[in-house]
Amino acid sequence: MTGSVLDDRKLEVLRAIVEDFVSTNEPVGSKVLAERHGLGVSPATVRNDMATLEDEGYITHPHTSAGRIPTDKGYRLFVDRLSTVKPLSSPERRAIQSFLEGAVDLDDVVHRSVRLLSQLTQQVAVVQYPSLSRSEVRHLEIVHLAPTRLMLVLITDTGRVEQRVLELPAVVSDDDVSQLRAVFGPRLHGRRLVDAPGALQDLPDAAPASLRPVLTSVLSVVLSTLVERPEERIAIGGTAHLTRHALDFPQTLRPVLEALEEQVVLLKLIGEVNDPTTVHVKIGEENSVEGLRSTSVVTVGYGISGVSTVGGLGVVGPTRMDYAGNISSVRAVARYVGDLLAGA
Amino acid sequence: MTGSVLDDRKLEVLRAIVEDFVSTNEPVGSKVLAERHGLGVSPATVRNDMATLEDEGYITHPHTSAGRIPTDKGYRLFVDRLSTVKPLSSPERRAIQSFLEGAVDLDDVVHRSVRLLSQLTQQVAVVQYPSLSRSEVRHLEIVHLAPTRLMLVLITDTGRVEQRVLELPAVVSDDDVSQLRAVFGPRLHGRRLVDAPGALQDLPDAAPASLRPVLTSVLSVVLSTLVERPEERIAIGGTAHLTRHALDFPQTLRPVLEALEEQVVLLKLIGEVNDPTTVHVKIGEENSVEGLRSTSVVTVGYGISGVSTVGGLGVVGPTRMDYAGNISSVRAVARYVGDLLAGA
DNA sequence: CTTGGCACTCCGTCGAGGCGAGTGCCAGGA
DNA sequence: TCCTGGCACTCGCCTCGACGGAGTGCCAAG
Repeated sequence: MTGSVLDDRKLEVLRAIVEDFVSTNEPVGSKVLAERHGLGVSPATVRNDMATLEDEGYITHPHTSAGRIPTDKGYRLFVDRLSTVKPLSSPERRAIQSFLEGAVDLDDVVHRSVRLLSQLTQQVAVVQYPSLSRSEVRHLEIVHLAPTRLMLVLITDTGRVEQRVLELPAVVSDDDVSQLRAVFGPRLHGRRLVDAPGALQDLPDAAPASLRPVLTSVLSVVLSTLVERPEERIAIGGTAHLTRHALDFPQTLRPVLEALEEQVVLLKLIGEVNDPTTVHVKIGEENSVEGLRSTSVVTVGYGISGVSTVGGLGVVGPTRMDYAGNISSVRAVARYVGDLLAGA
Repeated sequence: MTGSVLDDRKLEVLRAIVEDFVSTNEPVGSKVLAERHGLGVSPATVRNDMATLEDEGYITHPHTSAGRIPTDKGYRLFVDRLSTVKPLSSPERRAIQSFLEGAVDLDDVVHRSVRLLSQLTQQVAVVQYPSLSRSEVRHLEIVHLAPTRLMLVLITDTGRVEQRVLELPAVVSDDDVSQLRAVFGPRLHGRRLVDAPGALQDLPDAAPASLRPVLTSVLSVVLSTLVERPEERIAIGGTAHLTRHALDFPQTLRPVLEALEEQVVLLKLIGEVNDPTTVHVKIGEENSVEGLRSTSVVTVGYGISGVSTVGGLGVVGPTRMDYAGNISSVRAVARYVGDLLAGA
């Protein structure tokens, strides 16, 4: 009937092992397994199943006379096929919503999200700021600081405000600056920064000749500093939770802390998704980041009204984590953050 | 000759104990002490001195048959009277300077400082952004985003750029905004934000009557959001170093990590200085922050050209730390950061 | 005040032994 | 073919006692 070596009961055994081990942090043996999880079979039968599961690489045991623990592969199967969604309670949902809605600006939204996520999951939380390049321009202000110095202030629909000061090769007048505003503004408004090059490419031709030198100069700065090098930021919190799981980390938690301090690593972590709308789980050795091979990472993209993705967020914890719960929390927070940004 | 119970040799013994224990992390006994540090006396004599030091509370021993370790009080005496300045080598100084000078903007300066400090000291480093309220205003730009919405962009002499969006009760014209710029600009330019209330208090009277309603409204927002609630930021780095000293922390390093995640706590830590120009050291129980009672904190203020203090920075580590070295590093980095901001 | 001697304390380690949890295998039964 | 009870076996963990060593405190002599 099965075709596979893993029939339904063996899968059930695997699920029981994962759930037990996650909650107790102790290798689980055949006896308690048969008793506590209404499997309806004897410990001996469970043992046979466990032997198969071990042959297939889903579980292992630390030493001969200890119970079994899941391997990365076992967790993988569990996450893909066995874990049932654990919906948040409605008080929880309300709490999330009201906590996030108290935020006064973007920084506050991000910080609250990190805090919230780390408290919900009891893990390390990571939240990326809305990506500059994938947000839409709501307003671009050009401020004339000094004869040869301009400041660009960019405001996006996600609430990010970014500024760059730039030095010009020649003196410009206030009048020039007004004209600059007039030509840049309409072309960028409502556009995403990644689309800016296309929207701006005809600018030098369309503009009055007198403005052309300063315009090309500003244009090149805009493209190079705002478009090519958009500053991607990350907030992190709840590292203290790592210490509670100290036993779960083979040597020390040092490499983990080190990895978490690297912005680049975190961005890689969060950006590494093919389909940003679903929750992604990287388990143990699946992680491309060296220092996080002993952890699992749960990430998801968030975006405005569910269509475009402007950032990502997630949690990092021991492979022995409550996947169902964390996936729910991550997904829920992502949705609320997305909604919040859309309404802002 | 002494008057005090602590003659010179006893102090020398204390110094030797501190230095030995800091470098080896093992309780130090009378024998190695007498041998390795040219004290010129026998172990028995050293033992008598140690007994005195213990009576006075400067050292203690974990158990009967172990060597001595310094108490917080012992470290305090060491720091105040015994530690000799350990000047940085000139290659070190050059390295610091060139590393910091590579910074492209204020964020970069702060992040590089944190990195640098944590690498130099091998401890957790904390750097406060230049305080908004104590920096001088270089430029205040008022941007007319929408009929009833303005954005204030504040640029300080320390390179900080801060913006606030504010909603007005009534519609304002572009012309009104120009006038606002004209009245605010001159009054704030070159002033510190703490001095702003004084500089602005005669504004309503001095301004043309037509502008008065909107002006008072803007004024109150400026004062309340920029002056009373200046956002104070902090950067932190090198938490991974804590794990190396894991043995130094009584229970776990959890409370330490927790404390370090609290911005408020860190600000308190750094702000808690009477005289900001000298390096301050808080040892163990001296710390007012609960979670940091097992650590020592070395802080100093930094400022423009040495006159005004605009922020603070420091390191957090186990009480068993290289005080001399860390004090030097902290002081050096603070000076370079100050110089850099002054020149920016 | 310093010094050598000496008894004492107490930690850390090491090995032996007992306990218990858990396994693997086998033979019998549905 | 699959499940089940029984049973011998393995191996980690805990305890206990012995031992060695580091370091102290005290004392009497210089």
